[in-house]
Amino acid sequence: MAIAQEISFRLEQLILDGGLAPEQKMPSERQLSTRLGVSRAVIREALHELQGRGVIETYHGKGSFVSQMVPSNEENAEEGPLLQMFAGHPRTLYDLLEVREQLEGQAAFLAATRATPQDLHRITKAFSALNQTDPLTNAKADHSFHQAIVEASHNPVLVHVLNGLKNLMLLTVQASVANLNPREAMRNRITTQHRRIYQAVMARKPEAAKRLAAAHVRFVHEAMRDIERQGTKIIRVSLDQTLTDKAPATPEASGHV
Amino acid sequence: MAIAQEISFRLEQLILDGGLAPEQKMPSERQLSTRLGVSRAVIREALHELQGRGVIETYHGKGSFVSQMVPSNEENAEEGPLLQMFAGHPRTLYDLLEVREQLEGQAAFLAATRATPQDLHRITKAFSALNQTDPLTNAKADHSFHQAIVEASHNPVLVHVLNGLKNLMLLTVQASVANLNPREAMRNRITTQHRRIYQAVMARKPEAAKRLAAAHVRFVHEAMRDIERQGTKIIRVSLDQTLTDKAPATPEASGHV
DNA sequence: GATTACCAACTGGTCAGACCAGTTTTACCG
DNA sequence: CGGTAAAACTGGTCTGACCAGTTGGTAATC
Repeated sequence: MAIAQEISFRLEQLILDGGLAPEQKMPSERQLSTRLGVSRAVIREALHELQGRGVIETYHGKGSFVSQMVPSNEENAEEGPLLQMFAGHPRTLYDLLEVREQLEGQAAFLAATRATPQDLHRITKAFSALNQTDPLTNAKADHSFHQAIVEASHNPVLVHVLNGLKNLMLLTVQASVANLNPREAMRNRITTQHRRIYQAVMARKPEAAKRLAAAHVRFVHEAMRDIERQGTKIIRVSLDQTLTDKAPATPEASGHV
Repeated sequence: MAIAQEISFRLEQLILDGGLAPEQKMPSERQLSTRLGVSRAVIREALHELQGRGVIETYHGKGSFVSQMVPSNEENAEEGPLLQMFAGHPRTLYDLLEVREQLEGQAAFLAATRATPQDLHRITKAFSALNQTDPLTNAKADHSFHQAIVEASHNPVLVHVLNGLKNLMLLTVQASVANLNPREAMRNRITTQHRRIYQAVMARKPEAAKRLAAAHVRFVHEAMRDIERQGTKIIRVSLDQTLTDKAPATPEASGHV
């Protein structure tokens, strides 16, 4: 096989393994050329291959960036009805939490098993950000924390699935924050749960991480159900607000998340 | 826009317009270089882009050939890159099985809990069909059985997620059937596992169903890993073959190489 | 001191020509 | 005529140079 294809394959694998996160800047062509011991022409051919495949995006004078390759695979066809369903049928919220319970647990397990030092750094960063945010941006911080763990799982399928649920997830996370955060007791318990999950992942205790993450989602699930059951209307965040909130996915935006 | 991308675009357009038919040999790089008035490096970059996109295939010493592409890639054009990426990296198969282990377990649990009489009837129908099929159509029957259970979970999110993974799932299910079914011992164990899952769901034993379904996927997972580890190449079904029924007809098949 | 202008050091984009490595054709010789 | 070896293709890689955007720091200016 040609060197260019080997390199494009290796880079792709690196991205799949989480060595290069979405929106992250790739090394410059000259750096890759030196580090991999091949000419720059070969590097450029390999990058063009990834470019044609939609894996990276290249900008003159700036560099190449890993593209966020799962924005919404069934954007208008599949997700529309589902969001509609959610708006009309609150139970979908709980359905989503059911699924999340499984997937987040799985993600935490794998993260504790496979996380690289860079992953742990990213998770730590997200975790500390989680403790220093005002309640307004807390939903994003919460989501970033979970996202960091998911990406550390190094399971592209898992990342893909949870990414596909991103919109709905933001909805529930935001809802949970809006409903649970004001209640001091709830807020502390959730913070504690986050800390324990964080510690379990850092300590590389897969089973504990899985159990804690699943329990965390289940706790939120049951807490919201209880709230609704006792008559207090759950604050539902408007759909548009959450959807139009999405990051532009340009390299410029890579700094603030 | 860069010249290389303009050229790759023009060439692709030319192919789509019928100027270059599938399996036809493209002009040599030096010819293109001269005719288009650009350096050969640019031509090579453009060709690598098309190569990454699966539009052409290149052979050392022979030339580049237009590959047989699906003209109807309009609908799943979005999932293209992801599927491409997944298909090229074998590990994704195991990633998918990891996720399936969770979701199928969850689905079985919920099915055992919530299934209506109609659901049970559908599951029974799929189950009996599973036992009466010839090995060729077994993959579809296998998938139908799992599908029936998933739908009985009455969790739209779960259905949606697994539906989104349908293509990849067909890939793995088909692969598992192709690899495991011929081995008599394996085949019997899998049949037994299916029967136990079926019975657990029918008897409305959620925990048992969950455990059995997860164990079933894990069994397949580990069996395939063992097979691959012991040197036997796993039969991987080509993506095109799975998604469409068209014949591959690669340049290799037409005589050369 | 703050602002502006500019320049140096990045980044990717393109070019030229050379050579290596496979494949196919051609031409020569037995 | 047949076979073989050389020539003429094909793509693959390398080198080094230069062009063209972007960025950040620094010095000249207000």
